[in-house]
Amino acid sequence: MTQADLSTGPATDLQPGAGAAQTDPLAALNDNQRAAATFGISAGDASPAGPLLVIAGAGSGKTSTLAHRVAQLLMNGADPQRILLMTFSRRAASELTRRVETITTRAMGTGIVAEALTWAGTFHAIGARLLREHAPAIGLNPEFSIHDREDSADLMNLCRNALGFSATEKRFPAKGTCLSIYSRAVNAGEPLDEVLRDHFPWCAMWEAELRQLFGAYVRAKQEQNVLDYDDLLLAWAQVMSDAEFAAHIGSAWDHVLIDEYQDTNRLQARILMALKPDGRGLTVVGDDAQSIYAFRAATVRNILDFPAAFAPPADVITLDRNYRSTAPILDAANAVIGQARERFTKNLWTTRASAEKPRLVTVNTEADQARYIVGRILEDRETGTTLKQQAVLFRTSSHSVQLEAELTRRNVPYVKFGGLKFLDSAHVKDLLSVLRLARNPRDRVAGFRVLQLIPGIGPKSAANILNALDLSPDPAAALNDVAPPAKAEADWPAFVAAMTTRAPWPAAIGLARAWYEPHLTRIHEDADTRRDDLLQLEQIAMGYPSAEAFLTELTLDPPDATSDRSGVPLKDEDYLILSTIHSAKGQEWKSVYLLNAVDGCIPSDLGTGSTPELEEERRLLYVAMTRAKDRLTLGLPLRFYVTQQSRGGDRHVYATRTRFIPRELLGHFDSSHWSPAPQGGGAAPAPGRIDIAAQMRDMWG
DNA sequence: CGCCTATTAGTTTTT
DNA sequence: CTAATAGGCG
Repeated sequence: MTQADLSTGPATDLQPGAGAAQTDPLAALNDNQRAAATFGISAGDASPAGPLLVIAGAGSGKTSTLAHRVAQLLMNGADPQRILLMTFSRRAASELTRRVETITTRAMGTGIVAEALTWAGTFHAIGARLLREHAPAIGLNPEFSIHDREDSADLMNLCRNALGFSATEKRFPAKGTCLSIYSRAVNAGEPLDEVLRDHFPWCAMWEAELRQLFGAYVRAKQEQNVLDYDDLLLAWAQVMSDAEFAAHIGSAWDHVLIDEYQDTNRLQARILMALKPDGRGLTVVGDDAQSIYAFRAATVRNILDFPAAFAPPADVITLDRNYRSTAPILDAANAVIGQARERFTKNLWTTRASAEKPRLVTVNTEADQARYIVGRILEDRETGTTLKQQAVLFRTSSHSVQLEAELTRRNVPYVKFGGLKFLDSAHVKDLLSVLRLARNPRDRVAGFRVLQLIPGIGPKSAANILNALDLSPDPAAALNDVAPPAKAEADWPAFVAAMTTRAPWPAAIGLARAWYEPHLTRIHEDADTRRDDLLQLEQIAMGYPSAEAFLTELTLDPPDATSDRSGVPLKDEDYLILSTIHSAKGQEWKSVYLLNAVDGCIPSDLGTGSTPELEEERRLLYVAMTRAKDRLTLGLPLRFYVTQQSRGGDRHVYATRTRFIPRELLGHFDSSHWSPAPQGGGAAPAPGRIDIAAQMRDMWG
């Protein structure tokens, strides 16, 4: 919405679909945007041209330009079903198709129905779809289930236990760490010893055991007919390494467009190069200054090396005019990113003048920070800035707990993005495991989880039962022959019935919940609220044609918001957005607050180990700052209470301003201190108050 | 032996 | 909040 909001050009004045009087949709674009949108396209001819790289800075109208390019392709005769659009998230994909629809509708009176763009989604979702379609030809069972990160870690743990690594003399890496190591090796295409040396040096002593573990993990996945996230890319890449297959799959699309290319990894680049080896019809868009996913093996080299990967090299178009932020906000953000070690894109510029600098507000504690921010947000709402136009961002999900408490106390509705998900809660995973196990009795992670719900069955009995099933050619039927432990006999028939009853979808989820119900009540104190979640899940399930579609979609595109009330607020309701910086990518708000702009939070104290990690933290701050249109406020609590202490304890540590805003950059900000009025009214202190303490600290940067 | 319950320590970012 | 562990109990 960056540009359309601000442009006063004729295209935006026209009502959508108003008569046959068509306007050139490109009139609303600037020269570079137009060049990118029309690159290689001439009137009535949208046949694939050479490769194109668009370097699109924050707020430069990137999504708009990409949407216009797709629209241009379609309006000049490209077949929507032969266009592949790959985005970073499902949300980005639907936003893009929605915009294409709007543009084509405005330009031609009739839209190209967005559904015709059938190949729009994330790398992982497209991979899953291709693998299912071509499963028989590549020796894959098309009914495979997909494990999310938790499931994958659980399977890794089962292998870890089976190999006896959980009882080693020195502590073996935790399941999540093992999975991260494995995942990096796969996604970056690096050998294990290098991964350990560069990213997990404290695990290097376990190289031989890890190699053995990963072998077992891969075998387990294959035996259980399960793919993890990495497999969706890895198997796809492997299919593409066969020249004949690669040509066959690549020929399905005339145009391939990739968004957020700076956040792709080597495996994804390999897939892309195999899809379009000569680069014809290929467009990639990204911004190296916003690369924030190196922790999951994304590499900025993909975007930097893209032009030279082809002969002749790809054309490069740069969008460096920012339509989003005011000049003072942009100046500050440019100054922050200007301190980066290595940089390839130039500074953004804007014509949006404003006298208001970004604010740097010190407060005594996190609680004060929450009070200050909520107070400001409500004040701004009084003067016409709705809650939805404001957002609070933070580095780490847990940074927002105090703010959430304050919002709840003052009855301000909010929705939080990032962090713990609905799907990560135990009861939801239980129910989904029941569904998964009924469909795929070989899924040990699901089996292990579900079996232990039955009283009297623990890890040992569960493993024994699953082993017995494994030996049978028909695991589902073999359930009848299994002798459960004596203590579990009473509950066993109900379980067998639930697993073997083949109910049509979506009745199946109701049956699964009916079986789970007594266990839910028994296990959880707060069974009632959890039951509401499950009913909600059942509602979501109704919208899918099959259990397979439901489970796949839920794994690849989990609902990513949680709110303070059960159920997401209604569409017309006003609510505040809370989000991790990562989840805020690609979004913008009129007013943005950033929590905890202190060392240890940004950069996270876990992210200061190496220079590349530190540089990524710097880019995170840059991404956060460039989300703001009119107003930006950084909160800076001076004291953090240490968590592990008795209630009311006073142990705390002092924080210092983030190292990414050193003293010489303070001129770009308005610095002030806020503390609550003594009566607790929450009013700001009289203006002009001098903060000697802050000044003294600033002497030392 | 193996299940269950209480206690304690440790918590980034995500397809 | 949840993962790992120790010790009680069937």
